[in-house]
Amino acid sequence: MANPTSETTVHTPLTPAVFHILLALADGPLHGYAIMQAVDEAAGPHLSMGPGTIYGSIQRMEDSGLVQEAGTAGNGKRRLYGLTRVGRQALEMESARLARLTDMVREKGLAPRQA
Amino acid sequence: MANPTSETTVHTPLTPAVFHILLALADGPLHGYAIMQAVDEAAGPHLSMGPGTIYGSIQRMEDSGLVQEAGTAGNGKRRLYGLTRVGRQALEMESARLARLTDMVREKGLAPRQA
DNA sequence: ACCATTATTACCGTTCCGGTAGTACTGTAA
DNA sequence: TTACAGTACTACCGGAACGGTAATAATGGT
Repeated sequence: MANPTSETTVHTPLTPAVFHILLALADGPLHGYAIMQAVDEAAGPHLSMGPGTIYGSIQRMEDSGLVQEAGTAGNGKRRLYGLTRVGRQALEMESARLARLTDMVREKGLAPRQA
Repeated sequence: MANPTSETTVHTPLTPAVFHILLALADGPLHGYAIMQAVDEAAGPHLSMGPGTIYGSIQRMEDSGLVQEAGTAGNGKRRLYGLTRVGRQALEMESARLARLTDMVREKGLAPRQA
């Protein structure tokens, strides 16, 4: 049951899929396929998100107010999605949370190690 | 019993539960209940992990070689779990991955924002 | 004796992910 | 022109992970 006005409480932690989609949209609206490519490049070998993950996640994110349609392109088949204010906030807050976690790891005397 | 030559590929990204458990064990072995408390304190209001999540995750982590039993305490009922070498590596690699992500967010011109 | 805390096990619904398969349209090179 | 690769999305489904609750049992204080 979606809140019609504005969902202000976004439950962190975000799932990796949601985080990467928000990150991909930070530069401006994209359509699904472009998101898939952007995520693939940004995430590298860590994550491979097929259409099922992408479009499923986008749908959930639209339902929860993190993204919204920002017009169409081409023949109207390609729907563009952009960040909402809440989506941008969620990305910023999640980023801060992740930064705190990496700090905690460093404080435990563990050096970040590359794959 | 863990085979030392067996599969040691740990699939990143780690789930929040797994990450927090690894983090809690970085100082030394703990038993389930102590892990629950340590995670609760470290994660703050972001995450609340009940026994279902904790013990289920520990079991999966033992199966995948991230943690191992490190003796018992009390009357033998409390089983201590400690990081394996692989578990420590996983924490370090995941931490590095998270650091890269927060860097990417900063490069997009988004300031980390506190909840 | 009673209750709170410690500590674990068991169960179960929901969500999310990840893969595959299928549709359709477009550009382009043989 | 047709064949093929790439673009773009829809639909479906299984399985892992999560999150909550309840049950069990031992311990320790008042």
